[in-house]
Amino acid sequence: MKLFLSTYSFKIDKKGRISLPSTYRSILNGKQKIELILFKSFKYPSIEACGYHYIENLSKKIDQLDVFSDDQDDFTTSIFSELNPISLDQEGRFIIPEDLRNHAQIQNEATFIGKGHSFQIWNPELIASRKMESSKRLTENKKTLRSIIIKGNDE
Amino acid sequence: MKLFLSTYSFKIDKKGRISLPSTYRSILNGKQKIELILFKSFKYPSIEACGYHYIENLSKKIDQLDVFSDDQDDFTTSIFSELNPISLDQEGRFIIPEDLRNHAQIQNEATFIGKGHSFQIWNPELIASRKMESSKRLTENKKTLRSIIIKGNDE
DNA sequence: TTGACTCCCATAATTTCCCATGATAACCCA
DNA sequence: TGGGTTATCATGGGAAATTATGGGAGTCAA
Repeated sequence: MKLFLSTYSFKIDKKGRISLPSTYRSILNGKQKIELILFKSFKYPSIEACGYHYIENLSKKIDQLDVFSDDQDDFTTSIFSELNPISLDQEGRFIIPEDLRNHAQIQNEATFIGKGHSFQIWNPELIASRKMESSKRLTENKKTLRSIIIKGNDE
Repeated sequence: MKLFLSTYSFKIDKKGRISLPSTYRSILNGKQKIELILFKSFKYPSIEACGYHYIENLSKKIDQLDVFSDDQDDFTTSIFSELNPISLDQEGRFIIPEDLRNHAQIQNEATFIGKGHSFQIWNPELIASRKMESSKRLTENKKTLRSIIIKGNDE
């Protein structure tokens, strides 16, 4: 199992700690130490999250861009400097940095949304409307959906 | 044997456990650990089910989309977050998450319906009426069916 | 000292492990 | 072919492990 799936909602305690879903933990601790990366979503009031591995891949892709191109510079400036490496305690909990929490408008509770190779952390109420909007768009684009998902999805 | 076939009805015990049909188990455990994925059917009050590798294929297709496109974002948001990874105990039983159980109106018993590369889980009473409806439609569309079967029956 | 964070322990609920049983199905050998 | 033995399966339940959550105490830096 290597993909972040499903949806989980957990509480944030007085100390600001929240549990990472156990299924996500087992994906991340392929090695010994769990390496979690958080950063602000560009598009939504939410937090993007992934393992260190994901960032490494991203980095490789950026390296393939021209070293002196504006794109490369934009990427390195706007992405890497905004990444927050996070450590978990022994119970698998972590603390969401305050600026990220504000960005996502998260207070007492947060919802984890699996997105395959990464996941997002949302205010529970905000993700509900985002999900509706997303599935509506997908329904409207049924042709695209079908061609991608259904075509040749057998072994 | 690689296809999910036939129909099975099993009980759900006090702890909420239900056996996966043994024939389905032997399809899924190509590897060592059986990885089962459940999600709500879009069309019916039932649960769709498939093996993890089925989802891996899906993931590869989505990976081919532009990482920063709206399509990619919609897919990952409304699809991956709705997929429930399920683990089986050593007797081949699993627990159906509560929201899925509610969606399919399943209480003490459930019926497994083979659908080839995937299968469905139904409330026994609901699938009975659904099957009648389905076979009625098939009879009405016999010509179409025949042309499909005869034309492309190349395995 | 204060505040922020980690380590450690505690707990209730849930899930999994492990063992057991009756029923059916598969196998084997005369 | 028949009849008995052995596997496998669905099901049940007690015990152990895991999970999300809460909080006290220690650590470190400002």
